[in-house]
Amino acid sequence: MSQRTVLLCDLDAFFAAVEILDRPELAGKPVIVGHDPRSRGVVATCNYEARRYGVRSAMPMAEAVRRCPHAVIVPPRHQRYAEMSRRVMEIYARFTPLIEPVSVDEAYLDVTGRPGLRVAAAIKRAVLQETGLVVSVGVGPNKFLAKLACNLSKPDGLREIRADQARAVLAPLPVDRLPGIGPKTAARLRDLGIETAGELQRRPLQWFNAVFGSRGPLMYRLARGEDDRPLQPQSRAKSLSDEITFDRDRPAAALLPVLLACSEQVGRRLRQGGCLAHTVTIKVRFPSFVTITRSRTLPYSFDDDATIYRTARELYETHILNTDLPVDDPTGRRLIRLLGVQVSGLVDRSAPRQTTLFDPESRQRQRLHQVIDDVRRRFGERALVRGRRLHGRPRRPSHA
DNA sequence: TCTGGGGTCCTCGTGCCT
DNA sequence: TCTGAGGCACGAGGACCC
Repeated sequence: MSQRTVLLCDLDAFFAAVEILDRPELAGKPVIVGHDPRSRGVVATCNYEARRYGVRSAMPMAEAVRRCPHAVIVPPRHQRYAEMSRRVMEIYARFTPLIEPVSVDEAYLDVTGRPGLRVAAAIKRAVLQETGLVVSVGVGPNKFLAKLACNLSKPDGLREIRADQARAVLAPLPVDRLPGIGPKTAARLRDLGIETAGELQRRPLQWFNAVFGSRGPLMYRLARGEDDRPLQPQSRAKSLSDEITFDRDRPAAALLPVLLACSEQVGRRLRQGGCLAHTVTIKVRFPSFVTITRSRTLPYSFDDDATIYRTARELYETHILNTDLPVDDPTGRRLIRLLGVQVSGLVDRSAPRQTTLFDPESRQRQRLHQVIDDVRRRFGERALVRGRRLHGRPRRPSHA
């Protein structure tokens, strides 16, 4: 197989960069994108000025503000980031049709047959000139090395790791710098006396199989910089979810309106995406941070709010309200920190489908959903509210 | 420090069927 | 009729990523 050339393009401190672009007076100041530090939020992202004070993504906002009290706190504006992301992806598309978007700020590009570094430099220039955003680009013979090159070169990075350099570049790196090795695996490896990728490289395949199970062969090859995973251009989502963490723990018995609101939100996104789902899952996190999920797969596919809510409510009543799970509150009430609804087993609406004898999705119901979705799109989420939701749904803290 | 939200993928246990 | 093995689907949880 001929050598591939893969780029990983990652926009630097993306949310913060967009905010500074829209508010130039923030330039040079530490900027943290996240919600009110008094609520239960974490840092969505921050610029490099804030990082100098030890602020990091996913850090609790309260801690971030302690470390950098003079930082400017900006609430996230996800629609604006999506819009900028689309513009950047359009620029990438001028360089190659083979693009695998990873997230709103990151994408793999296959530019095999062309000089990777030169293409990468041209992409950096185009993105900066046309959007004002800085993108770091890693170049490699595969996704793993492109990603690693990008990580090692940020911010404003441009770096290539060739196949013949891979083992030497990897060797001194702590294992948790390797994409795919998170805190848990890193801790486990440390327990086994493994600190660096070089020490991993000296272990035989059998050792990887024993430690990582079925992921052993993949990890064995990644530790050597070998990776033949193909790019996967634009794949359909496999699940959709909506969840909310409450500012204060709430009694479980009062949360059916929240369950309904999450069900409606998920239903709307299903219909917008032209999808049908098979499985409904509820997610509940208790004050102890213990998180449980309970799911049910239905014998037919659905995209209507009523089916999602009915199933979610049955799961909630069976597994949360009417169980002998321990309660956290001295008054004997069961308290909840987070509640969410997920649908999965998604298929195209146009695909052949199984329906119930009494198909919940009559023409009238479909038409009703179209009208409701349209009104909410034009006049806002709260333009139409079900009677059951008028009491109890908290204002969502996480979306601007 | 006191831990979001939205995803994907993997593992393991369990129940069912043959 | 009972029992155990193996395959499979499903549910639940964990790890990881951005």
